[in-house]
Amino acid sequence: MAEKVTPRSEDYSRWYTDIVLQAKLADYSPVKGAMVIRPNGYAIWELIQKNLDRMFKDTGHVNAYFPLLIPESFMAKEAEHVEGFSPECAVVTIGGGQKLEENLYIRPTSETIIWAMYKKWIMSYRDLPLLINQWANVIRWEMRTRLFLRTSEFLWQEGHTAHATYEEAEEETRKILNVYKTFAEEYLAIPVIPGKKSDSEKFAGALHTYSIEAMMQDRKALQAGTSHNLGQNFAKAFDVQFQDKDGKLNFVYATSWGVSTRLIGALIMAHSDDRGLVLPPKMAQRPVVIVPIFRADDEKKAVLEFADKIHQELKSRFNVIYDSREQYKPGFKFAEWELQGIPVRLEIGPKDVANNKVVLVRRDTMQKEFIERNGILDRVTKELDTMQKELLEKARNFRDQNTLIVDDYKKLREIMDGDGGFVMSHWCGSPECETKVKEDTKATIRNIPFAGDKEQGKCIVCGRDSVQRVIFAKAY
RNA sequence: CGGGGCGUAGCGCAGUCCGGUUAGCGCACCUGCCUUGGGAGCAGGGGGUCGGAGGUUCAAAUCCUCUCGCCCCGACCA
Repeated sequence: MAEKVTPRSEDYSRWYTDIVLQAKLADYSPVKGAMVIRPNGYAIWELIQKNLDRMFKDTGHVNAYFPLLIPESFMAKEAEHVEGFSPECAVVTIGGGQKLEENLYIRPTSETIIWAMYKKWIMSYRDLPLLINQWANVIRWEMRTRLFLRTSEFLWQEGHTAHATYEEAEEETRKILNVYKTFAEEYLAIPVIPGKKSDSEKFAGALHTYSIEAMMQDRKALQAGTSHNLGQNFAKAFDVQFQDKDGKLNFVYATSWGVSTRLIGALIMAHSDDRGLVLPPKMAQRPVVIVPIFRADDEKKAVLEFADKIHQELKSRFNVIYDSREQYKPGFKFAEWELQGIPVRLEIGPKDVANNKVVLVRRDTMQKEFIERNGILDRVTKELDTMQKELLEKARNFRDQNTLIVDDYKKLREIMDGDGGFVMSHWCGSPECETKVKEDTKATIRNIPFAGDKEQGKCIVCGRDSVQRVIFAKAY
């Protein structure tokens, strides 16, 4: 614990790693590219699961579980899909000490096994829509890994739905993206931009892909969630047809969508500071810590009695950490809980007992305030609500300040060579222009925002006509 | 695939060039005392097949050969 977090200004990626390790969110595993998610990190994932799951259920989805291992032949059925995923797949070739007759892929995603099953389950339009989600792990072999942001194995949820019409599938794709947006903003306190991916960035096997894009504190973009309209590609590959009201056979329309433990990386990079993790209250399983402070024995008794009552009172509403450990000094405890991102700290010492007050310190602003002991439950509740809102506002302001409208290619290059950020520029839609920007600046088109103004313009690369601006940014 | 570097306690390292008591230091850990409003102090303690195998030698963390693993840069890929 004596080790210090590297300041962001000195080395941003080192800072990120320091926070993950020192806040005990995760640790490196013996297997290269894999990570262990520790209790502090898993607590965040549980809150993501809990809240998103409720939102999925509210929109009519149900959970199921499909197997980890996928027959090689399934993977091969959708051409674009297999081409996109094969290089990053882990494959099981031996089982029970014997070479397998057919290799088994460890799922990089579950479309193929799910559509093989949907073929059995979907007969008629009465079976539609089929709205299934699963919480699972997947493996994608990665060369360069980073804790939470890119690991070979990660946890996620993947929704897979089947619909009777293209329009319905499209509506589902958009609806889920909106669920993601709401979740990111209301819970993670991260503002996001929903939009459509360019063809080069779309999911292997999709008609088109939508994403929500967030800006991190180093001004790089992070894709925080994706939603795909798969059209009839998988239905055709797996021969999933249904009979409509008129008795005619049609291929079903599909969607898939997911968010992963990468969101934890986003959460860290969006709010944390040089002292450590900063958790939005709604993402803190334990939002409050009480640190009693005392010297002599008589003082100790009074302080602990006072603090204990407050603890009991707060416990009725929050999961409170009551840190009465005597082997550590208060300063040490302050630093430790700050590092772990606990949103609100209450310091209770002899002076507070005498004045019937408590010191409240908010993790994000670090401001100390004497608050009345009476009514403390509502006061803490209010402070947590305010903090949740202000974190979102702060992140939004930061993003807006670092989002620039640019019409000059030289300017675009300058920005990407310098501080970076989101650059809103016109794009003609050609892959060539997209590639040129990437080669020149390492920035890519993050997405084509839904909310973008439909304005006439000229492509920033080639000067051809364009109807809308897109987001250029370097990305994780 | 090319170049460079590193494997010694849980972590970070010294010792290796030039072989020689019982392999050491910081942090962490355990026990006790003392402390407590911003990361305390003192005393004591536990913890090591020196990455692995073979060799040279009276004697190897140290020299030689082989081998395994990891990191960085480049190339490749995205």
